[in-house]
Amino acid sequence: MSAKPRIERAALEVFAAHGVDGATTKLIAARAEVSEGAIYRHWKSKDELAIGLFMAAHKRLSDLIEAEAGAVHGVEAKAAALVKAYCTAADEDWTLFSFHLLQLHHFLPYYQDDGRDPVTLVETIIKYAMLKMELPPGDPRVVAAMAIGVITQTAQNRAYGRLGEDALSAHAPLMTAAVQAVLMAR
Amino acid sequence: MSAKPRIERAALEVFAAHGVDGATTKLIAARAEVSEGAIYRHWKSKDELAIGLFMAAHKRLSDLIEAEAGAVHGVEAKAAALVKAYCTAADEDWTLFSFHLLQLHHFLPYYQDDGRDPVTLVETIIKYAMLKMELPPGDPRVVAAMAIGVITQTAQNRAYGRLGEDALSAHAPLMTAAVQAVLMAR
DNA sequence: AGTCGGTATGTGAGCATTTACTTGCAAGCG
DNA sequence: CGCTTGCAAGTAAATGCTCACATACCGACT
Repeated sequence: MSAKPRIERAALEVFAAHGVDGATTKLIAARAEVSEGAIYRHWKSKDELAIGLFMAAHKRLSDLIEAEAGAVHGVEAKAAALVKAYCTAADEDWTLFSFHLLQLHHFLPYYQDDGRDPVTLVETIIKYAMLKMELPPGDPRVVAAMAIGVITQTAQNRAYGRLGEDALSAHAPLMTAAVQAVLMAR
Repeated sequence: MSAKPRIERAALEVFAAHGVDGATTKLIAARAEVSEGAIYRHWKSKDELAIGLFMAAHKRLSDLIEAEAGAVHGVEAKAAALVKAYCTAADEDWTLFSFHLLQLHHFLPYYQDDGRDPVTLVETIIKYAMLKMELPPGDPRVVAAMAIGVITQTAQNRAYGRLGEDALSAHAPLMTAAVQAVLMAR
C-alpha cells in the first residue's frame, strides 16, 4: 500500500501525542513503517506536513459549523448545530480532531484571517442574533469564546483521558443545554 | 542582580511563546542576558526548569480556587469564586498564567493525582452540590469541564490576542453569569 | 579591621548527540 | 522508456548540557 496515507496517520498520532516540535521525523517514519526519506517525497518539510494536517482539520470543522448552523434558524437551534458540528468532527476522526484541538496555538501564525475559523463563525452568528434581539447584549467575542469553551474543554478532558472512552457525542445533550444557557446568560 | 529570577522570567516568556520543546536554552539565556551555563547552576535540565515553573502556576491556581471557593457557601457563590480565582491568577501574573494555560498538556504525565488540580476541585464541589440537590443531576466530570471551559477558552482567546489588552477580570461579570448558567442548565 | 578559605554563582568555549533534510540508486508500473 | 515512489546512508546545523576557570560573597579567626 502507498506510504502517503500511512505517513499522514502516523504523523497525526505523533503530533497529537508529542506536539509538532516534540515529534521527530524518525518517530513518524518508524510508526508508518517507512524510511525517513519517504516523507520528503510527499512534503517539503516536517512543518508543511503538520500544517497540511492541521488545515485539513481546521477546514473540516469550519465547514461542518457553517453547514449545520446555516441549515437552521434561531439561536437555540444554532447552538445545537454548533455542538453537533464539533461532535461530528470529533467522532469521524478523533485523532485529527484532538490534534487540531491541542496544537491550535502552534498554528496561529499561519491562520489566514478569512473569517472562516470556528471562533469567528460563532462570533458572527452571535452578533447577528444580538441585532435581532434574540440574545441579550454583551461583547460577542467573549460570548463566542465562552460558548465554544463549553465544547472544547469537554473535548480536551476527553483527550486527557478524564471522561472515559465514550464518543464526544455521548455528551452532546449536556453540552447543547450548556451552550444555550451561556448564550442567554448575562 | 542575581540571575535566577531573570532566568525564570525569560524562560516563562520563551516557553509561553514557543512551547517547551520549541524553546531553546540559548534563547532563554539570551533573553535573560546570561550565559547558558548559568541556567544549569540552578536547574538540572531544561525540563526541570519548565516543570518547576509549571507547578508553581498550577499550585497558585489550585490554592486560589480552594481558598476562594472554601470561603463561601452555595453554588452561585462558589461559581463566582471560581471565576475570581482564575481572574486573580491571570491578573497577578499573566505570563505565568498563560504559560500554564497553553502548555498544560505537555505536563500531564507529571501530574500527581492528589485531587488538588483545578478540574478535580471543581468536580468535587459539583458532586457535593448535586448531593445536596442544589444542582440538577448529570455527569459531574462533564459539568466541571464545561464550567471551566467558559473561563479557560476566554483566557485562551485573550492569549491569542482576540480580546484586546484588557485584564481577564474585565470579563469576570460575564463569565460568572455564564458559569452559573452552565451549572444550572440541563 | 583585615584576611583567609570555602562555597555559591556566572562564563564561554566546546562536547556528544540528535535533528531535519539530501542524495544516489533501485524497483514498480503504465 | 519515463516517471513516480521508496530506501539507506549520509550531512551540516542545532541542541542540551558539561567543564575548567574566574569572580563575588560571607562567616571565622587573629
